[in-house]
Parts: sequence; C-alpha cells; structure tokens
Amino acid sequence: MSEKTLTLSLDRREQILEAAMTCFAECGFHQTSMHDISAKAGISVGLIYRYFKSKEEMIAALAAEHKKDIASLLERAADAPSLLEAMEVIFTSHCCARSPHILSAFVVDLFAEASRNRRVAKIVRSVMRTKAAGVAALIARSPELKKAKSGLDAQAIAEMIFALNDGTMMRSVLSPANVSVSQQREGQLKVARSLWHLLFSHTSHGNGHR
Amino acid sequence: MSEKTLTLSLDRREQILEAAMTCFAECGFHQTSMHDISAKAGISVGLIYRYFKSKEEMIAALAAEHKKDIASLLERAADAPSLLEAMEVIFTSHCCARSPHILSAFVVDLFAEASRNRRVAKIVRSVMRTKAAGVAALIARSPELKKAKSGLDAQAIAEMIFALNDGTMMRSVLSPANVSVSQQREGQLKVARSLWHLLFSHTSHGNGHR
Amino acid sequence: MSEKTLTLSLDRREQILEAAMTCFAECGFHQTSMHDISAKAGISVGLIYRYFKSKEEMIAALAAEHKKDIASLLERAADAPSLLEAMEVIFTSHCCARSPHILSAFVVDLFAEASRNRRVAKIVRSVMRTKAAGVAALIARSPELKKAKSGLDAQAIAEMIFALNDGTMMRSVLSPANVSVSQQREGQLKVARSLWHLLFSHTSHGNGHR
Amino acid sequence: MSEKTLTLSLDRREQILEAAMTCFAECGFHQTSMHDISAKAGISVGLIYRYFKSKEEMIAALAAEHKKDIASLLERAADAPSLLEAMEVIFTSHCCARSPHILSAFVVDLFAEASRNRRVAKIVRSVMRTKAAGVAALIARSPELKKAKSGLDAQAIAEMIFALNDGTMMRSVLSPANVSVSQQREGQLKVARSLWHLLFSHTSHGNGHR
DNA sequence: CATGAATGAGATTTCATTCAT
DNA sequence: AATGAATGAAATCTCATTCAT
Repeated sequence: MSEKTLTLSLDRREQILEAAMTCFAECGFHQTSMHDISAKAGISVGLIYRYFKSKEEMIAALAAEHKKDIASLLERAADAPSLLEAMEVIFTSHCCARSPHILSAFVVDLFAEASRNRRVAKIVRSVMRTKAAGVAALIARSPELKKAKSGLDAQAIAEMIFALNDGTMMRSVLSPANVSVSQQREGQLKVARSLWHLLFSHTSHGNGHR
Repeated sequence: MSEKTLTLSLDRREQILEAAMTCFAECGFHQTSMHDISAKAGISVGLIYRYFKSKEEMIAALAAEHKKDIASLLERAADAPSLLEAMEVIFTSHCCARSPHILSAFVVDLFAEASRNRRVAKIVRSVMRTKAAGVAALIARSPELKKAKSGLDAQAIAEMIFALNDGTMMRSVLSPANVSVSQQREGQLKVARSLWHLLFSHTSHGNGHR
Repeated sequence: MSEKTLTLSLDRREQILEAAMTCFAECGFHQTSMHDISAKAGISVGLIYRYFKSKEEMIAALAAEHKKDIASLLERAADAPSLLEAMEVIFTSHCCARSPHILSAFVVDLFAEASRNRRVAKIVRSVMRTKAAGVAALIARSPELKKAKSGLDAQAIAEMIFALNDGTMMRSVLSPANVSVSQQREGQLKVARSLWHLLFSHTSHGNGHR
Repeated sequence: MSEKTLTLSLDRREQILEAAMTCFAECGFHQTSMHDISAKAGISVGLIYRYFKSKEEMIAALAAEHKKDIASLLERAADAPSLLEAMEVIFTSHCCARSPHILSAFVVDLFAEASRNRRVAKIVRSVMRTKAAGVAALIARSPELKKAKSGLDAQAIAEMIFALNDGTMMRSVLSPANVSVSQQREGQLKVARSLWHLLFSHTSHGNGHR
C-alpha cells in the first residue's frame, strides 16, 4: 500500500508540476496565481500545499526537473552517431516537448528569476555546468575536433554552442504563433548545421542546407 | 515657459524611467511595486501617474528606450573601422552601461514579458528586426564577407551573431557577483573574436586570443 | 470486548486531551491547529474527530476536566489538617502539575475564551461556584473563622482567597523561564501565608514567613 | 500643514486602535480578522496597513496604550487624599472606561497572549513593574503603613493589592451581562475596602461596608 | 505640479472538517 | 478503528490606481 500511496503521491506531484509549468510559461511566475495552477490541475488550492510548501518551492522543483531534462537530453546527444547529429538533438530539444512556446518561455523566465532568486540561481547555474561539461565531453571525444582548424578548445566550442542554443531559444519566444513547430525545428536545425560547418568543415561547398 | 516645462517634464520622465529600470532589473517587472519606483526616484507615487498611464506603459516606454539604445549601438558599430571591431562593440555593449547585471537582467525580463504581452512583444520584435537589419547591412558592405567561405549569406550571419550575442547576455545574468565588469567584457570580447574567426578567418594560426 | 473497547477509547480520549492541553497551553486555542494536536498525540487528524465533534468540543472537554481537577483539589484541601495548610494546597496547586507554565497559560486562555464562548463560560462559571462553595465551607467549619476579627463573612473571605489565587496565577504566566517550579511554589506559599495572617492572625509577630 | 497632517494621522491611528480594542475584547486577538477591524473603524483594510505593519503590531500598540493607561491610573491614585481612596481608584478603574467587559476581556487576552509572544510579554511585564513600583511608592509614603501590624513590607503589600486586583478583573469577564457597571463597581469597592481593612485597620468594628 | 491617503480586489497560505479506503 | 488526501472558505497582507488637497 505504501508503494501505491507513494506512486499516487508522485503522480499528483507530477500533475501539479505539469499544470504549474503550463501556467508559468503562459503567464510568468509572478503573474500566475496558485488558483490558476489549481484550476489547471483540476484540484483545490489547498491540496497544492500538501505537495509544495510554497510557490517558490514549485519554481525550484520545476527548475530541478529542468535540470534532469537537460541531463537526459545530453545522454541522448551522447548516443548520437555523430557530433552534427548530437548538435541537432540539442538545438531542437525545446521544439518537441509539449507545446511550442511553453518550454522556451519557461526557461527564459527561469533565467530572469535566477537573476534575483538565490535558490533558483543555484539550480540554473548547475544546469549550465551540466550542459557545458556534457557537451565539452562530447566534443573532446569526437573525431571532428581534430580536423577543426578553428584553434578553439573543446571548452570554448561547448560554450559557443550553448550560448547560441540559449540565444535562439530566447529569441524563439517571440516567433509569431503562426510559425509551426516543424518550422521552428527547421530553423533550429539550420542554425545547428551552420555552426557545425563553421566549427568543423573546411569545404564550403559541403554546406548543403538552405 | 512651455519650453521649460517641457524640458522639465522630460527630465522627470527620464528620472522616473531611470528609477524604474533599476527597480525592474533588480526585482523584475511584477515584483516591483509603484511605491518602489517612486521611492527610488524620490518622488510620490501619484506623480508617476502624471507621466505614465500605468505600470505597463512604463514597461513599454522602457522597451522603447531599449530600442533606441540598440539603434544607437548599431550606429556606433557602423562607425567602427572593421567588422571585427563592430562585433566587439556589439558584444560588449551590455557590459558598460550602468552596473553590470542591470541591463542583462532587464533584457531577459523584457523577453520573458514579451512572450505574453502583445504590446511589449511588438516592440521587442521590432528591436530584433532593427538589430538584424543593421548588422546584415554591416556585413553586406564589409570586405570580410567576400572572403568568407562559410557559404552563409549576410542574413544568416547576422542572425547567428545576434543569437550568440543574446545567448551570452542571457547567461551573464548568472555570472557570480565577484566577476567584475572588465572580466565580463573580456569574456564577451573573446566570444566575439571567436565567432569572427569562425566566420571570416581562414588561417587558423591567426586566432591569437586566449 | 465492549468493556475493553470502552477502556481503550477512554485512554485514547485521555491521550488526545493531554496532547491538546499541551498544545493549547503552548499556542493558545485558536493558534493551535488540529494537525498540531494530532502530531503531538501521535495519531491522525481524522481519529480526533471520532472522539470529539469539533475543536470547540475539545476545549469544552478540557474545561470540564479542569472542573474535575478543581473539585479534587478542594477535596485535598478539605483533608488538610488546618486552614492555613488548606490554603497552601490551593495556592500551590498549579505549580506542581505538568510543566510550570502549562496550567496557568491554559487557565488564563480558558477565562479569555469564556468571555466570548457561552459554552465555555458556563463551565468556567460552574468552576468558580465550585471553588467558592468549597472554600466557603472550608472556612465556615474552621476554628480560625471565630478568631478572625476582620468582620468578613466566610463567603467574602472565600472570594478574596480565590481572587488572590487567580490573580497570582494570571501573573505567573509572565514569570521568566528561569524561575524554577520550586521558586514559584515558594512565592505562592508566601502569598498564601500572608493572606492567612491578614485574615486570621492577630499577633503581628507570628508572621514568620520570609 | 504638517501639524494638521500629523494630527490627522494620530486621529486615524487612534480610531483604528479604538476599533481594534473593541474587536479584540469581543472576539479575542486571533479570532478577530483585519476585516472585522476595518469594518468597525469604517475604513478599508488596506488603510490599516499604512498605520500598522501587521496585526501583531496592533496588539503591541494596544499593549503600549494599556501601559500608558496604567501609568495615568497610578497618577490619579497618587493624587487621592488617602490610601483607601487610592485603592478604590485602582480597583474600580476597569469598571468605568468604555463598556463594562471590554477592558477586562482585553487585559485577560493580553496576559494569554503575553504567555507566548515575546514582544507582548515584554510590554506586559513592564506594565506589571510600573504598577508594582507605583503602588509600593504609594504605600511607602502613606501613614497607614506605620500603623499596619501585618508585618508585610510595602513591596509585599503592593503585590498583594495587584494580585487581588488582577484576580477580580480576571473573574469579572465572567460576570453575567445582567450585572450593571455600577454593580460591578460596588463589588470592586467592597473588595478594595476589605483588603484595606485587613491590611491597615485594627478595629474590626470599623468595617462598615456591607 | 505634487502629494500621499484611501480603496478594494486579489495574492498566498492555513486550517477545520469530511470521507473514501 | 484509523488514516490522511482533499476541500474550500477565510485570514493576512500587498498593490495598482485614484483623487482631494
């Protein structure tokens, strides 16, 4: 029974976080009311407080989940057959999950929040480190690195990849609603490939993407 | 007198916006109260409402100011003797003005806000267009472009520059307080030069920056 | 089995009341939550409701228990060999039971509650009558009364004893934590003896208390 | 203008405290809502917070007012032509001000609160010291003291007076509504005179009160 | 032009109580 | 008998905005 109870509890927790994520992405942390979240989750306000001590704790929990998502993303990227494909996985990651804007909007809010909330800042910093380390490893072991004549080390390349990745994501929150998920995907792929070519390709002609 | 009144008014407006900017950057739009702003500006709450119809209007006004700042930044970049130097101007722009984090935090908040506020979205989109067009022009006329063998057109290059620029800025809101402005500057310069090399340099050895 | 069940139930009831008493004394009736009580009693919230219809009922039950405590106190006082000793029993009663402040704080809260809760008021009034009658009887039968030249009748003397008793108890909730139980006892004894001397002694020299 | 503003503010503050006092006495600190107070004062909830940072601060403010009331009561007592009359002033003080029960109920609540609220405890302790010192001085200078053969010093007598005073007040919160203010006054006077006789009178026959 | 007192809706959070298991 | 998840009303406190002075 304790197992079932635990499962049930975890489901509830998930359900609440899912609702919160959607609300936060739609309205921002501080414009989303607990009532909004409870309504979206289809439960009462009070129940949320059995799972989270405060609204801030929910934000932190979501930030922690984000960290896990990033970790699993990196694993998937590590499994990719080539560095180019790994980069494609990374650059398109926020285009698939859930609805288009949701994730981007959430992450931008997360950074904004991190700039004034120690607790969130700590988590987001750790996300950044996870990402940087993961990709640096990816690059370090890739055959492309040796061919690269850019003179940049794995660390610098990783940082560039992520800055560009975050930058496109930040800008994507403004892409008009009529841009479909697959169009966004295309755009992201284009950026990823462009960067790959810049970093590792020496033949300009091979750059076959539009 | 009307002229003086006008001047006075504009000063007041500036004074209020200056205070608001600081508060917004410190606490975020929706966690900053009108009282916070009035206190920072050293005036009464009521007076703010003689200059701005609402809080939202202040955000919009600041977004508009941001747009002007970007425009003037682009002018300065256009005056730079070389494309590399232009990129250096662009990448370090948010490191000088006011205190370190202030501007970055504000801009990240602005994007977050834009993702759910039509009015702000409109302005920020126009900022993005301004930037993109400005830099595209910069590149189009630069001698480097012809030498570039990346196969990317001016537009794509401009987008990459800005995505990277926004990405590093977004990440900078998390740089610890003990990172000085000049250190941040250094970091930004490094990124700018790396990108420049990737885009336009064919001699890997020339990449002399650390 | 029904007998055992009943016994069990009574134990439970006692256990709950004991926990409630402690919580109430520590935090006050209306700042103690049912959860606090259930936690202190080591049971679930729901179980409390099998024994008490509501929180108010618990307060009433505790008031009723207090009434019994007072009745038994009076019996003990009646068994005392002299009136002075009876008074000593009465004045020190709240110093022994449980931890020092607990009982005083509870009783003061009980009076506060009684001033706006009919049900509690009824019980507390009855406590007061019990006390008054009991002590009046004690005095009426005591040899001291005849010697007393104060001109006060048993009823008036009883009232004075209790007003003084309640007054010292009310003030004792403020005695700092570093006053030990035995010190409090000393203080109460001193007051009891002083009053006894005032009421019944005609030789000022016999007033041997410190 | 600043003077008028100040006056206005003080009036407001007074008005709010007056309303709060009534509500607190009627319902207790923790059963009175801010809305109750604002309704009783005829203002909005928000306005209360311009004058008091929190509910707790209002309680503290009222406790501080109580302290002043006690100080002024002691001054009046000191002006009384005789010690007996001084005691009469003291014992009847809570019968006149405002409506009958209000003050008593408030003070009992104040003691209850003091038993778990450091801030209030501090104030109430200081009230107790003020009272004790004031009356001890009163007694020390009175001619009765010399005649007293009780063997009690001024300090002990003062404490007895106050314990009795507080005790009768605590008990008065339970006097039924049909007991008029003047009847309560009578009762208090009776107690005061009884005590005076016990303390200072040597002729039992002179005890002329009922 | 300038103030800041005043409003009242709304946000977060708590809690007595119920009820399915 | 016993649990504790669930509810939702209510409490405290905040804040954008208005308006009399």
